[in-house]
Amino acid sequence: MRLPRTFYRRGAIEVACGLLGQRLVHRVDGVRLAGIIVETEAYLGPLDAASHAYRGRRTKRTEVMYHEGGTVYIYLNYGLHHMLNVVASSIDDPQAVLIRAIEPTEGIEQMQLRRPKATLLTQISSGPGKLGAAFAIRREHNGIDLATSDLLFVEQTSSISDHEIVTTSRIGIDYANEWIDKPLRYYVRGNAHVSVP
DNA sequence: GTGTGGATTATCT
DNA sequence: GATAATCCACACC
Repeated sequence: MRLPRTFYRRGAIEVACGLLGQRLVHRVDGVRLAGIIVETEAYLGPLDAASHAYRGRRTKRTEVMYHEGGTVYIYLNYGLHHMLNVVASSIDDPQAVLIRAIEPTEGIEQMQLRRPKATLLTQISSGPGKLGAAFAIRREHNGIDLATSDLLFVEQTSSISDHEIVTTSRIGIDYANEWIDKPLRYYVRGNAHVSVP
């Protein structure tokens, strides 16, 4: 069963924790690529110095962050990596969740073709850039609605209980001043597909 | 119109 | 630990 709109219409922290353990599915060329989300980060919007929507910044790039919860926000990082984000909350409240790592479950052979450098299963999608490559995420997916799309969506599996969630500060946001150390990164305890345990 | 730098990864020492 | 790869949105003129 697909996660409903109401799942996404919550704060980024709840959506980030709630996405752990759920299954991301991308249909590409008739093949189903899927895996369990095991690492996320919450970006809280205008007040969050690490967020692209900091101070209410609204540009061509950040526009979809202001859309309905469940919208996909893709951006290109370092000129090479497609980062997959899920918009949280509702219209005009630009909160988002970065999907940082996934444990592959379906279409693994297809993923390996897209990740030739990965020799271990745990290297295929253990990081936001790796995941973008393995799941064939591209900028054209920007703006897709996870709550209605048949190409890209999240299926409900069992939830991860709170004591299995590890909370740390976010990665790669050294510019974010007092927001650097906020505990907004979440991952499944003991999971081998997490980017930085 | 131009210059800058990043929510990263892989490979090198 | 250091560095290259590689792009375009953004800021500023």
